[in-house]
Amino acid sequence: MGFSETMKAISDPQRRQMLTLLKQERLSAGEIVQHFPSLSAATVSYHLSLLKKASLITESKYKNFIYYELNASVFEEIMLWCAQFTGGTDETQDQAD
Amino acid sequence: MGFSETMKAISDPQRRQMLTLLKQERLSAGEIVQHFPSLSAATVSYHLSLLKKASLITESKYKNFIYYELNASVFEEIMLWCAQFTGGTDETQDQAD
DNA sequence: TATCTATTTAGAATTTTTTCGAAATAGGAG
DNA sequence: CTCCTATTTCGAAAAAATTCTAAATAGATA
Repeated sequence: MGFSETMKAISDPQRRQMLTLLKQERLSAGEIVQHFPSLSAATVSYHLSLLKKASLITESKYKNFIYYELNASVFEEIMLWCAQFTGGTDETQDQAD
Repeated sequence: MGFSETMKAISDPQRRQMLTLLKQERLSAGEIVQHFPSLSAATVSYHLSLLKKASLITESKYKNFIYYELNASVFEEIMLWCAQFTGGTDETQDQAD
C-alpha cells in the first residue's frame, strides 16, 4: 500500500524479474515458479505476496490456480518520485518521502 | 554502480530522506547527521556510503568537512526502468533486469 | 467421499542489513 | 608538535529479510 512498501518490493532482483515476466502476460503461481529453478514454490509465493501487498500485482483465482497480473499504475508513482530529483516536474508538488 | 545497488539504496526510507535533503543544497556529513536525531554519526556515514556506491550522491572534501551532493542523473535510469511497465516507452529498448 | 493438484502458511534456520560504541584517520588551529 | 573537530572504519550485536521443509487449505476429479 505505502510508498515504502513499494520501493522495498522492487528493490529485490528476483521480484523485479517476476514483474518483467508479468509484463508480457498473466501467469499462474506455478508458471512463475518454473522460471525460478533455484527457488522453492513457497519462496516464490512469499515474493508474490510482497508484490501483492505493494499493489504491484493483483491476483485472481480460476479453478485451483491463482493467476497474477501486473498493476502498471504503481510505476507512475515511482516515476513521479524520481522526477522531483531530475528537475523535470513541478517542484511544489506533494511527494511521498 | 549497478542497477540493483541503486534500487537497494533507494529502498530505505532514511536514505530517501537524505536524498531529499540533498535535493535542496549540498550538505556536510555533520549537517546530515543533525537531521537524524535517532541515528549515530557512524550509522549515517554507513547510509551515505551506500548512496555513494550507488552513484546517487558524490562527495567532495573541504577543510576537514566532507560535503555530499546529489547526482540527479541516476534517477533517469530508474524512470526508464519504470516506463517499460507503463507502456510509455519503446518496448524494444534494452533494460536492466 | 477420497484423493490429487496448486498454492499458501507456519516455524525454524540462514543470510543480509542496520546499528552502535570505540578506535582510527585526516586535516586545521593553537 | 599537540590538540581539537569532522568523519570514517572496525567489530560485534540486533533486527529484518530470505529461504526451506512440512503441514494446511482449497478446489477439481474420480
